[in-house]
Amino acid sequence: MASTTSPSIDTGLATACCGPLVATVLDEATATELADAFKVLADPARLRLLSLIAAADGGEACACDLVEPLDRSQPTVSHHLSTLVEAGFLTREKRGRWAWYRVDPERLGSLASILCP
Amino acid sequence: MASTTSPSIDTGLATACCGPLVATVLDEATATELADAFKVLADPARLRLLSLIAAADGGEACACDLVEPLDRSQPTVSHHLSTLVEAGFLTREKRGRWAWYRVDPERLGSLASILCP
DNA sequence: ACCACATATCGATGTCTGTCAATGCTTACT
DNA sequence: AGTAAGCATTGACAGACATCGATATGTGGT
Repeated sequence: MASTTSPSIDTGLATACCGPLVATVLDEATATELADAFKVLADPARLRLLSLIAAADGGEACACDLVEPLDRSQPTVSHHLSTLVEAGFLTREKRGRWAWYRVDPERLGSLASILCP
Repeated sequence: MASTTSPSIDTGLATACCGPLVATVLDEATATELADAFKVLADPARLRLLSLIAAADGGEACACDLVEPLDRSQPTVSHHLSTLVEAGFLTREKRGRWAWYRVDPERLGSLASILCP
């Protein structure tokens, strides 16, 4: 019981399109995956990082420019950035001794489509 | 610094429409509000409750019918339901000795619009 | 009035996580 | 080579939270 449509969900989000949360009954495994994704967004520091990077010039930002506006220690910022990258919300590109981050809009969109009616 | 547009945000979500996360830089207070909302969704039990209720006949479900499919104790289910109600994702209506719950689609939509590009 | 049932609340507990200081690693510059 | 800068990793700790058993509250039936 539980699974209605959705043939196979890898990340549980990529193939989903508009309303699986309200259209079908989530099984425990899928719900856990989804919850893990929301858990990454459930932190003010990480939300502000996404916001800072998305609003940055060229859509990308250097880690060195994120520590001060976030008002947290450098290790903490680095930790949050790694969390966001691992969850697929950010991509990291190392250029020289700097690390540049970009937001993955598709990843955000896939999560948004889960909630929309 | 930080606040760009957004004159006043009560719930931090209601007035928002499509992409404030990527369009403006969130200040710490707004980010905390948003994070709190995501925190409520960042739990498999609560996601499944939303799913179960939304998929239920008539769009509403009795608490008594949610304990078993959720595979958690009655106090735990009650606690999660209260959390969802307090966060605005569910509405509770007590009829006799039963409590009936409904999903608030607007609340979900407002959160979704935050993520969409 | 009493009893059975549905739900909410309380107290306790184990686990998870956000944070920082200290340290390590890599890259560029001289 | 040596040095400095940017970033990641480690270890530690405090606070938050999901969960449960026990109990309280409230409602309907007999």
